[in-house]
Amino acid sequence: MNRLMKPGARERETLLNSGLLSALGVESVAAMMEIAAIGNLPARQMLFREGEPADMLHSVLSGYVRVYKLDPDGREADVELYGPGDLIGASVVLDGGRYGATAQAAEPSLIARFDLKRVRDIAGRRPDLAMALANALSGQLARAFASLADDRLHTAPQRVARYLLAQCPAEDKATSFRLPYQKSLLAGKLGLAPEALSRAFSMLRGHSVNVRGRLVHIGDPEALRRI
Amino acid sequence: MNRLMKPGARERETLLNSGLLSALGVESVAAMMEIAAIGNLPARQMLFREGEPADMLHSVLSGYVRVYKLDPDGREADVELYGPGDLIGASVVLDGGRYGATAQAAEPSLIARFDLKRVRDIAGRRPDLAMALANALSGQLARAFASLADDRLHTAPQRVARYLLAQCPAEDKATSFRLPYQKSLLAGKLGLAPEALSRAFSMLRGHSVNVRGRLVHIGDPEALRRI
DNA sequence: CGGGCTTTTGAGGTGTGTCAACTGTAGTGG
DNA sequence: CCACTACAGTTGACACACCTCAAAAGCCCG
Repeated sequence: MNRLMKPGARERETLLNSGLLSALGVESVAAMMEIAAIGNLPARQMLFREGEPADMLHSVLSGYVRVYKLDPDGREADVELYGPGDLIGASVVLDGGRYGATAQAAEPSLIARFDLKRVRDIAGRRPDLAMALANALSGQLARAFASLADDRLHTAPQRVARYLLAQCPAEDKATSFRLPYQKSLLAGKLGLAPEALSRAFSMLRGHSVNVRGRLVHIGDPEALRRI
Repeated sequence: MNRLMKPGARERETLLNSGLLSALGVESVAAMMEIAAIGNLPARQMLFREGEPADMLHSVLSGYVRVYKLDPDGREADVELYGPGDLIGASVVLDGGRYGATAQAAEPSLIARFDLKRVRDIAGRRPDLAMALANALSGQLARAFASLADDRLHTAPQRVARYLLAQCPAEDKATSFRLPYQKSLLAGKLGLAPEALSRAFSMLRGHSVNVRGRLVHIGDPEALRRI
């Protein structure tokens, strides 16, 4: 990782609002800030690889990190996509094991790293940190379960529709928004080949969805829900 | 749940060896034992349903519990299968939320339940419990990731082969063993329709695998690995 | 021996991955 | 500013893996 450094004022601010640190007491926050290292990742850089000994905990400050698993013959399957504020769940290995997947910056990103041994140490003394970890993991497990079920129950257009609805405000009225990352990333997140995502979008065109570049317009959320 | 009761000697013993309690200090074990309730579930009984307020933590003492998600039109997708010693991850909701899936006993089972509020309370004071929870969740997240990737990368015969290999002792020699549950359960766990599992087994018959009822014989593990 | 359940086998439909070619877009350098 | 390149996205053709439905066969337990 390029230019490892202590967190500055800007980074401390972002860290404070991240999922992991936002629920901690002041002493725990201070202890974690103490051991935090900030790094700037260029796009496509690896954070860690499947099988390596796990010695670091990672949290995304800005950008996106893609976590995927590899096939013997080199094919990749995305398993989770982390954005600003997210703790990278695959890097939480609390009993000194190995990373179970590979993490790669999907775009230029700012990452906070914590030495795992020291995190374990602090968490062993401060229950609020241990609970924050458990909370983060519990949420991620729920998301992983949702992905699994979604994969097995819904077709590509349905998964895309559900994703779009999740980005909409709750009310049932027309909305526009920008996709937060490129479509190939979204395809991977939804467990689709990029071509399948493209076809899903063009099928949804008949159901009040309009896509141009990263701009999405949804005319009738209720119609989407019925796909 | 039928016949809720305090844990007896036999149940305490089993609980002590369970994933959650085995790593705790004596005081935490005592505190958890204090609030444990044991219940006997007949096959097909629900432990909790998707969307219900989450107020209990569950751990399997014997038998198997299937956790699945439901489609609007009633189709089910299995998301995890828990056996003896397992903490039911979907029941770990630490911020007073709702269950994200449904849990059902796959066969007559013995279950330990803990009041979630009290668990949170204890974990807030005792870091070893909070860490044990985080550890359990981290392991389950890794398994969920593995399932996701497996679904997306491998065909049905490959997934079955990998499952069988995981049941084998590490050495590369012929082995026999019994499937721990019925095939329809295994199919669900692997994300397959029962018919697909059956077909996968008959395809593997040509690769040194022999199945009769729940008895599996594997002639050449190395050959399986090459599927 | 009969009922119910689980598993197997068969036939047909379809969703999605793969490969390939084409289009669009963005960024680079003359 | 315009060509040029590189990459992202689209579209089409095809294969095949898996789901669905249906029916037969096997198994367990009364």
